[in-house]
Amino acid sequence: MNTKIPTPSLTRLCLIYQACEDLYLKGQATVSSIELARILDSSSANVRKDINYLGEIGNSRAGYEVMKLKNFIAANLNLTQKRKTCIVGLGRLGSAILAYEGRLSAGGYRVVAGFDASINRLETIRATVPLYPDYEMTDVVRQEQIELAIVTVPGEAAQKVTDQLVEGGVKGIINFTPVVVKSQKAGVRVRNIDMVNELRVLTSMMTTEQSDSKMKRATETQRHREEKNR
Amino acid sequence: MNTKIPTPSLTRLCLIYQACEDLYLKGQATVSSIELARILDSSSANVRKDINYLGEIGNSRAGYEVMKLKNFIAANLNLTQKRKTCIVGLGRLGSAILAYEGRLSAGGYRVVAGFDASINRLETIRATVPLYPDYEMTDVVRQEQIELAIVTVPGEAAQKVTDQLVEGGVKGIINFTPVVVKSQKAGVRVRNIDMVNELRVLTSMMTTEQSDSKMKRATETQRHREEKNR
DNA sequence: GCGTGTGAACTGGTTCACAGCG
DNA sequence: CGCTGTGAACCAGTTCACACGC
Repeated sequence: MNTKIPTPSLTRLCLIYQACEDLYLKGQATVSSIELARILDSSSANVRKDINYLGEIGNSRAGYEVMKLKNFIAANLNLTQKRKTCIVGLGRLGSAILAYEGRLSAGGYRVVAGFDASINRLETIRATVPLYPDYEMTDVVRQEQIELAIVTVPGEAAQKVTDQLVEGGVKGIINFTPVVVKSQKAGVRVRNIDMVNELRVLTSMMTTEQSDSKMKRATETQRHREEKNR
Repeated sequence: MNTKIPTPSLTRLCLIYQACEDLYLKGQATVSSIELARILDSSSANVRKDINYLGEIGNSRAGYEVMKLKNFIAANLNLTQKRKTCIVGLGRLGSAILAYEGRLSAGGYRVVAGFDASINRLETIRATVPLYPDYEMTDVVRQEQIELAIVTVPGEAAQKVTDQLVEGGVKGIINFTPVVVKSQKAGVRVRNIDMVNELRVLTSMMTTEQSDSKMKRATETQRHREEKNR
């Protein structure tokens, strides 16, 4: 089924997955592509295409069954089992994320280790997850079979840390550092998120007055259909 | 000059801007598109195209002058003046970012306000920037002419907060909430970043074995040229 | 009628390949 | 030569528009 799903679709599918969870908690049993589009701030055609990458599921006239859709996405995107995760760098940001542990866990990610270069810091932080000095990183990752890592070290250390993680067998990394890191080993996925850069992109977009994506829009017929349901 | 620069290019240009800063600090005077590509984990053609959206600048044979390029990008993307920024929601994550103030400032963003719904919390946090209760948000934003906001409130509050910010005149928002928020007013840019969703995307990418973007590659000649310079 | 599934048309970005210049 | 600037070719993702099913 999954002969290459485009990344933007993958991102939206994960968002849809979350939306299903929320809708389910609200007691809603069924949802249309139009409603999902509204939640994701996307288009209904887009939503339908995305879902169809995974195969057929919908029930015409009534839309998608919330629970069925959620499970369907989870099954196809391998979101069913809890994945082991670690946090590297326990400064302000890292600690905050560590404290976030609950939400990560609810989302299907168990934080099983924290790492930092400063032994001192390791001793002062009290956490529910075990903390280790950075030089044990590769070993612990390998031993515990940790699949994901969240990196919040200073920029200078980012690439080194990445290498150690990859060496230990990590398969996905979120890097909050201003340095773009790369994994030698193919197949390891990295997502770089730097706040300053995000702010700059935002700044350039807002000042350079890019034609707003909401301006280029559907034809009359389409627009009416979508608007009506608001 | 800037008749619509694609968003991915904008993102890379900001990264290049940062790279220039770093290179400058290292004392490097000149940089080639190939080297930049390596830093950004991108392709040289891409880098050249991006830079050319802004107009011509390069100095054949020797590459780009680091400082000139940096200023060139700053001028075109309006990265020259310091922008006022605020942080909404001062829980663990918000406070961590508040403490990050130094890096934001170094990057050209002055944090001039923090907001939270809990008066209690406002009183316990000690910060160098003024803190306000959330109901003053719209007013303060308008008064101070704050252009950017970083939102770290609980998901339920995200859309409401966004509306208040937009009402006050904010032009760009980074939303760390699991809820995708939308601005009614056109022209306001929103960047949604949710950690759990990022982890899910990563998970689906790594397990679903998407053909790695590094696999589909340049022709022989091209590859050789790029590799040689490593 | 309402809403999914889907080819076909289109738009946007990336990569190629090479001319031109120091 | 080495490296930029750039049309042209290519590939990817989005939007359109409509057929088909409940």
